[in-house]
Amino acid sequence: MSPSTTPSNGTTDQGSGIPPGPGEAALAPAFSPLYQQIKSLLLNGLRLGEWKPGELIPSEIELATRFRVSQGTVRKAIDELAADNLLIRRQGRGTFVATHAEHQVQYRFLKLMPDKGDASSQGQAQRQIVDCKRLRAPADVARHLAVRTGEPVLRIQRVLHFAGKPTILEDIWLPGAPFKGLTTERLRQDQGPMYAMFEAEFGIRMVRADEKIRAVVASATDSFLLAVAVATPLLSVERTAFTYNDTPMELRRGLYVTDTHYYRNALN
Amino acid sequence: MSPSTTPSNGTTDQGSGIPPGPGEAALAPAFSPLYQQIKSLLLNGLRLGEWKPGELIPSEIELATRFRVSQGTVRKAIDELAADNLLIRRQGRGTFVATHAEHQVQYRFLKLMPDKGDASSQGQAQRQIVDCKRLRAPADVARHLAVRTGEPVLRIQRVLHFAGKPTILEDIWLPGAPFKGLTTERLRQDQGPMYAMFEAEFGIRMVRADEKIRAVVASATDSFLLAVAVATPLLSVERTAFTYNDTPMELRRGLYVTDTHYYRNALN
DNA sequence: CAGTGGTCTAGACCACACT
DNA sequence: GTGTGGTCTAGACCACTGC
Repeated sequence: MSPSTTPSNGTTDQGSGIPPGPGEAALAPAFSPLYQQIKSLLLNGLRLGEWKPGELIPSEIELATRFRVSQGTVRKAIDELAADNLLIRRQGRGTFVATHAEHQVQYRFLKLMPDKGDASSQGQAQRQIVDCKRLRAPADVARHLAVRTGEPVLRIQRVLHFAGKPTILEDIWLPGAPFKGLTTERLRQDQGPMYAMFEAEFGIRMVRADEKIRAVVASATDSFLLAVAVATPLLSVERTAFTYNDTPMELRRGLYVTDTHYYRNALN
Repeated sequence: MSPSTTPSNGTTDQGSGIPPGPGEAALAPAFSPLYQQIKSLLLNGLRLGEWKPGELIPSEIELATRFRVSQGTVRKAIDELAADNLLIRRQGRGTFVATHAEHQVQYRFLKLMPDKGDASSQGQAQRQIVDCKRLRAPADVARHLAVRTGEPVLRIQRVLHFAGKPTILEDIWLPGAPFKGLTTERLRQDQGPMYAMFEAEFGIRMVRADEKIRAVVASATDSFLLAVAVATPLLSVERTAFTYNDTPMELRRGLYVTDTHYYRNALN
């Protein structure tokens, strides 16, 4: 974060004693509320890794003096970032960059719940890596990952077991460049959630995701890997996960067995 | 809304000149922030129908003087209600009670999207009422609707067609008492969304819903009504919809054909 | 024009966590 | 105690809407 950038309103100031300095390029969009500009500045700091996942960001008061705005304005910016799960506020301690690690919430985006009990009752999932290789991006994968067709990508195929029962078959596609150095060995030795490893090893934090869900029937290989009958109905979940700048960083195609689990969704 | 109730903090006042009046029962939970108490009071007004869907609620300034708090406190309460889609703020006009009517958003909770184009491009859905009768609640339905087994309930079965193609088969269960007077005729003559009719005719507004999603295969009757082959994979969507007090008011079991549509979900 | 919500400030005190 | 975020107030001005 460059503290040299002072937010400029573009319009007249609103009672604040901030004379817009000369030569202020509109890094943040002009004519937008001050707190939105602050939000953009904070977002830049997050994106550029000035504050890493799990770290403490400066206090509201410090940010207020740094940006030459009131504490209330900084507060509103942080409030919105916290609402987007990018920051976490802890009364008495400070504001932290959200992280996939530490949290006992094992799977950030997984909405599959067991019919009996809750997510914690079934304990840790078992991971079984089926395959992991580098290859050239097919056209459809390339489109989702915003890379060119034929660019190097990583493809990981794995099965997740809950309570000993194979439940999810996943095909994970990652862009090759940001994940340079990710090997099958690294994957196999890993214990925690994959997204936590992405943060720790590659500095890539997944912030948001879109899912497209369909019903399909199990193919021969699907049914073998998931230990179900051929033509068993499965939930097809195609997820695109994004980093800070709405940059797609992962395409994950999952097949969920839904006889003892269900996909839970809350509508508001 | 009874303006007679003044919110009480329970703890000492925080610089506000509000002397807690005598005989203030803790309608809102004690020891909670003022704005939360205001939120509860507003919620009561919504639940009791003081302001009906689509109507204008009093201005922030009026509510502030009525509740003897500052405008900022009312603002924070309204902000949260607006974030929950219970109120809609319109700059220069006022704050309105959210409604399923007017909005061109035809289906409040339906997340099914066509593969090509967006929701608006496929035009209006065609509704085909298959069946509608009153009967005694089976145990599982009764549990979802928070009524006793055997209580009178309504069951509506219908098919939704998009672009002429049967796509959704729905089984809708409603508690009998609140929906007294709902007939097959009334359903058939209705043009707009069902939830809009619930508001207008019965004063019941759906505020929130939970869905459980699974993959299933079409039964003989399913495949007939949806014009697909037997054993076609279908998305099973079980939705429980709630009114203001987290009171369940509808159980909707849907089967979605997902060869030309998909269920869209955004994860944050 | 008046009235509404939207933004911004300045200052106060409370609740909480760490030392 | 010190420092953090959380709440609350009072007053100012801006932006939008409709008369």
